[in-house]
This record gives sequence, C-alpha cells and structure tokens, in this order.
Amino acid sequence: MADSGGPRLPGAPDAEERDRIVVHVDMDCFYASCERLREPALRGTPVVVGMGYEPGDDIGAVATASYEAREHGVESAQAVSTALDRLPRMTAAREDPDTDVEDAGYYRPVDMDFYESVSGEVKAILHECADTVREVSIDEAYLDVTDRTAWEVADGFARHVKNRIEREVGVVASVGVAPNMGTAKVASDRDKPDGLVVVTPEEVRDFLAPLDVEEIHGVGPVTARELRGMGLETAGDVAEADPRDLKAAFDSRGRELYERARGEDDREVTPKGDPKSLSRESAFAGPVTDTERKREQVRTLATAVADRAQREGALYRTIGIKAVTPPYDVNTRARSLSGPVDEPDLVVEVALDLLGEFADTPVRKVGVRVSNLSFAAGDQTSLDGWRTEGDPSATAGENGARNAGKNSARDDDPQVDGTEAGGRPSGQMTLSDF
DNA sequence: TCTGGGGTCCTAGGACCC
DNA sequence: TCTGGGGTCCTAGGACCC
Repeated sequence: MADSGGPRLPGAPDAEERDRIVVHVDMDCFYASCERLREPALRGTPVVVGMGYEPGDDIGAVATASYEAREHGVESAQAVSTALDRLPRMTAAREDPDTDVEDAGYYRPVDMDFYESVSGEVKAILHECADTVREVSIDEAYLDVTDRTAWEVADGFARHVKNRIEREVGVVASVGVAPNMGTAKVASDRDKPDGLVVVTPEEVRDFLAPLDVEEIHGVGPVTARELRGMGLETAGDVAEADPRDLKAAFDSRGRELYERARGEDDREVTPKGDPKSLSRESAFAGPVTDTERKREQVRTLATAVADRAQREGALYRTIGIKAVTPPYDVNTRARSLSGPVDEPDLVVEVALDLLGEFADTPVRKVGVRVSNLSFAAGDQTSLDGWRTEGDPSATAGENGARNAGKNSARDDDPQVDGTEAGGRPSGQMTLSDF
C-alpha cells in the first residue's frame, strides 16, 4: 500500500480514498443503555444519567438522556437542575400525588467502571469485525473494513456488526458506512437511534449537500456562525464555495472545511495511541474566594491525576492547572520540568504554586493536568487488555527509556533530556529546580 | 446554553539558539 | 550593538468532540 500523502492531480479520482470502506459505530445513549442492561425495568421509560440530582447536591450535568427523556426536553450537558424541572424524578413523583408519574423519569448516577466493562465487550466484537479499529471514546469507534467487505454488500456487513452488538452485549448502536471517516461519522448520526446508513462513493456529495453546516464534523457553533455570515448555510454551499474565500476566512482550516463539506477526507483509520495528557477538574457550587478551599481542591485533584498517571505507567514533563473565573474565563498555567517524572508530591507542589496567581480571585472551577507524557515501554499496568495489540512497533526496542515510541516523534526531542530523564526519576526534584 | 468533566489539535508570541 | 533569517521549545488560549 504505497500511501503517497502527496498532492493529487486536479480532477483525478483518488483511487485509495475511493476504495476504502469505513464504518463508524456509535452507541445510542450509551450510559442509559448500560443502566437498562442491569436494570431492565428502565426500558422504554425516560432515563437520565448524570451527577448532582440528589437533593442538596446541586452541581452536575446530564451525561446521557434516553430518547424518552429527550422528548421531555432533557439534553446532554444540560444542568441537572434544568433537567429536573422538565422531568421530575420518578421516586419523588410517586410520593407526590400532584405530580403525574407519566411525566417523570429515572435518574441514575454515572458509573464509569460499569460502562467501561460494557464498552470492552462491544470493542472486542469490533476488533473481530475489522483489522483496524480506532476507538474514539467509550461509545464510538471507526473501523476500516476495506478488506472485509465490498460496497455491494456493505449494508449486510454493517447489519451484521450492529446485530452482533445487540445480540451479544444487549446495547443498540447506530452505524454509518462511507468511503472515509468524516462522512461515515455523519452517516451514523443521520438515522439515530438504531440507524444504519450506507453512503457509497458515488453518493457522498449528494448525501452531504443538504446538511446544515454545523453537522459537518469539526464545525462547531463558532465556525458555523462565521460560515452563515458568509452566506453558507449547508454543506453543499460550502462545497461549492470558492476555496480561496474559505482560506481567507479560516486560514489553513478553510481547506479542510471545504474538503469535509465535499466528503473528501484522506485520514486513515489508525488505532488510537497513548494519551497526550491526563487531567482532573471539578467545579464549585459557586465562585470561591477562600484560598484554602481552592488549595484543598487542587491538592485533591493533583493527587488523583498523579495517581492515575502512575497506574497507567505515564511519566509527565509538564504540570498545569486550570482556573475558571467568572463569568467563564478559562485560565491555564503550566510549568515544564527538565525531564519526565513520576512524582506525585511534585504535582501537588507545582499545582499549588501555579494556583498562587489566583489566590485572591474568585474561582468557579479548578483543574490539574499532566502532559508531555511518555510511557515506559514494557511497563504493563495491564489496564485495557486490547490496547497492546494494535501497536507492535511500540515495544520494538525493548524498554527504551529514551524513546517512548514512534508516535511521539515530535516529543522525544533531540537532547534526550539526558540526566534526569535517562534514569529512573529519583525524587530529588523540587521547585528550586526551575 | 449561563456552563460538568475529560480529552485533542491548532495557533500565536516570546525566548533562545545558531 | 540597531540588526537578517531559520528553527525549536514553551506557554496560553481557543475551538471542538464525546
């Protein structure tokens, strides 16, 4: 497979792009489906999964709402207080004769461990159905199935994947099939829930054309507003716009926008590599000025992040914080060390130091992050089972402390961090080192 | 929409080096 | 010692995604 990333002849069909068959699998209201798996009584009724719906526990948002709950106006990312207004808790409704039980729903707390385990079962099936799988998130993945099927029978293939998930795991997925990732993603979204949409290479342009610009993957509210300002309302409008205008308005992203709108996308489906950063954050119920409260929260988050890094075998070279100040200004501060470390105390120390700048500022949310990660090869903390499969080259050179892997070409910089990095971090790095 | 949590990628400016 | 150009690293912020 000579993959020349090079320029294409204008007007010439891109053979490789043409030939690829990409499947996008997207579980429908996944968390709610998981809850129904272990509590079948929840089937067919409104289910809301989120944090903060317990009385007195008022910060939190909806993580997932079942389609029945959505009919009552409950949406993902909505404040739980709003959700409760639109859909009272079933338990409360039952006790309150004035509330109609028909208009109430079930609320359940997020249980990531359980969802991860269900997700693992689904992903195992996906890996059986394709040679290359890119797991995007807990409930979403791309499959390159070029070698497993053909356009004439792609519909049956997708049906097979979908049915297996439903039969063997018990959750419902929407599936999109297209010649590239961007279009497959839109296709899986098209007929949710329980959708199955195949877009052949010939159909791509017509399929995308009528869609609102915001449905293009990668176009959010900001870009959509700008596009509309240019008189471009649909993907078809963008596809027929002058690329130079897009370039002028969006710089290098303009070209990408233009291509996505036309269903041109030559990104290959590749397994997801190691994470680039790990973070934890949490919001206060209201703006907090008290310095010690902020510090306490940051200490907790820093400890949690460092803990997780340790469990995942990640060394970090940069430690940062986030402080969200009213109305909603996101401030980030970060400090890099001279070499990658695994030093929980240092994470706390640096995070608190960086927080100092906001000591007298009201803050509504704080976060701690480690980045510039490197993973010591062979250091198997053996969390996710299948992760090691996709990337045999990563461990090639035995436990190379200096070269984390090919995917970090940008990061494993030339000067090899010599001293501190080479050996095992030994614990004497302190703030005075900066 | 008045805002939860965990990520990714991109850009711009400054520091620094040659 | 008033001044060119190229490159990399770091920090901060923004847009976007699930």
